[in-house]
Amino acid sequence: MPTDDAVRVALLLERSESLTSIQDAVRRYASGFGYDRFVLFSASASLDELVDRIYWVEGDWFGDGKAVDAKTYVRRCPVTRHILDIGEAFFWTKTLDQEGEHYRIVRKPQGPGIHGLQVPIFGPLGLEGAMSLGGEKIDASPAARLSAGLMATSAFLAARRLIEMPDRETPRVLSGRESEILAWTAAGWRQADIAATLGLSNRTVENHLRKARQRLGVATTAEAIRVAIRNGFIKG
Amino acid sequence: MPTDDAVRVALLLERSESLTSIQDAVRRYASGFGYDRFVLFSASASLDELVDRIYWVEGDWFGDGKAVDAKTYVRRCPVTRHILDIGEAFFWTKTLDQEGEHYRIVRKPQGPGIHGLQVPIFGPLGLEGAMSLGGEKIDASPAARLSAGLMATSAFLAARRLIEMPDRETPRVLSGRESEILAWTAAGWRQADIAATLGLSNRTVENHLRKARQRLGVATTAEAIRVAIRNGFIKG
DNA sequence: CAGGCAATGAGGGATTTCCCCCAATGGCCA
DNA sequence: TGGCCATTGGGGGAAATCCCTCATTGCCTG
Repeated sequence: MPTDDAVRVALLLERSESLTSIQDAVRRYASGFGYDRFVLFSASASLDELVDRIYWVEGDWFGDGKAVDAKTYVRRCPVTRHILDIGEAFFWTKTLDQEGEHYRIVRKPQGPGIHGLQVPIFGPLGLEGAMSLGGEKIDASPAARLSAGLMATSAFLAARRLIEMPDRETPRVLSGRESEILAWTAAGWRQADIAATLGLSNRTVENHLRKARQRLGVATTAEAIRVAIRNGFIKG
Repeated sequence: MPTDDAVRVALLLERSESLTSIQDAVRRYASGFGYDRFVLFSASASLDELVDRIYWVEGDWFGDGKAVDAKTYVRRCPVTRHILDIGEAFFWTKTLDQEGEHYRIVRKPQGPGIHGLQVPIFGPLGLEGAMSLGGEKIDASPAARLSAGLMATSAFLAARRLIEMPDRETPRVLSGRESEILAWTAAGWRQADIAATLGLSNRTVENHLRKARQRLGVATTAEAIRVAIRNGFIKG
């Protein structure tokens, strides 16, 4: 049963040192569930476009036998839009009739058409990326969903680790503590909570926040967050 | 090998219809990795009424035998503070010396002391909850980390589904005024200034901001800014 | 070795935001 | 036409943030 291997494949992916080996592992494992189309991308919904950077597109996604480039995929696949609503991996089905293609979110995809699994990957600040798997005859069991979901998550994290490697060091306008505390604030934590969690006094947290505002040249913490996100001092 | 059962246990948890059965499944499965202390809590720091809620605490985490509420737990367990940095499940170790307790994030916990695995669960809005597993002799292999992580994630989602049944979908859209005022706030304006500029009363501005926080499911305006930027409701 | 700067924390007070209610208007829709 | 919702506004009080100053420690650097 392929689900038995889920953890092993995830481990393998975690240790991968090249995108090629990630792809090989995913292809081999996912084919056991009937998938032969893949998309892997990072998403930071802050921009007008949901999709930030595409790591991998493969397969006959639109039934025209043509290779799909990243832009086309994003534009033509309405399923992508739902990853923010749903919050967990979900199955979808694409059917064809006189009027054209219809995408639907379903619990158990079956019958003719292309079916798929959409796996969003979330992090401390929300959506970070997603993997789409597609095929014509897929294993639509809950176990398959969980297993493929685990695999997809590991594949995404591994790919991102490899591709986003060139660790662009952010210009250090803010000191370490300042940006750290600003990040917690942006995550919705109050000063007192941050202080308690980091083992500091309320005063210190407050002082760091004020210093951060001064350095960023803004009046309010709310604005500091926007500016810090925009300049990459904290993740948005 | 217990990792083989990870997907099966996750499925079992997913289908659980009572907290008791979740707990039983977790106890049984996690004991195979050496865990005998558990904490399961939502840390959404948001979402209106269901803020920061402990679903399950078991085992003597702090050695004082007292009941712990969610905030206290999060504060007293220094491990929690790494959730934002790390973004994935991680091992930790607590050791004792003359000066007191020391928590450390480690790749491979071993030796004397209490060891544990911290599994954060993320969603579209960021951190939604976490599960902590602790024990004195635990399986610290990467496979165990992945397996227990999958189990913990499923346990959290199942518990939340059961405990927070009632309508937990918030329409994640802002009204015109709400996003307008949020945008001014993100630009560094104070409520009073916005009110004056837009020709409104302070109350109205305040009410719109509160409504916006509610709708975005966040606790603070600072977080609302981040989430709104991320979701494209206001420009970054 | 002095000076700068990060990190920590305090006192005390001024502002601001946040939270619980409540109510009136006007638009839209079934 | 009755219900839903956006928009507007209020009262009162609690909580949090913000602002000014000052001080200590420790690290690095010219």
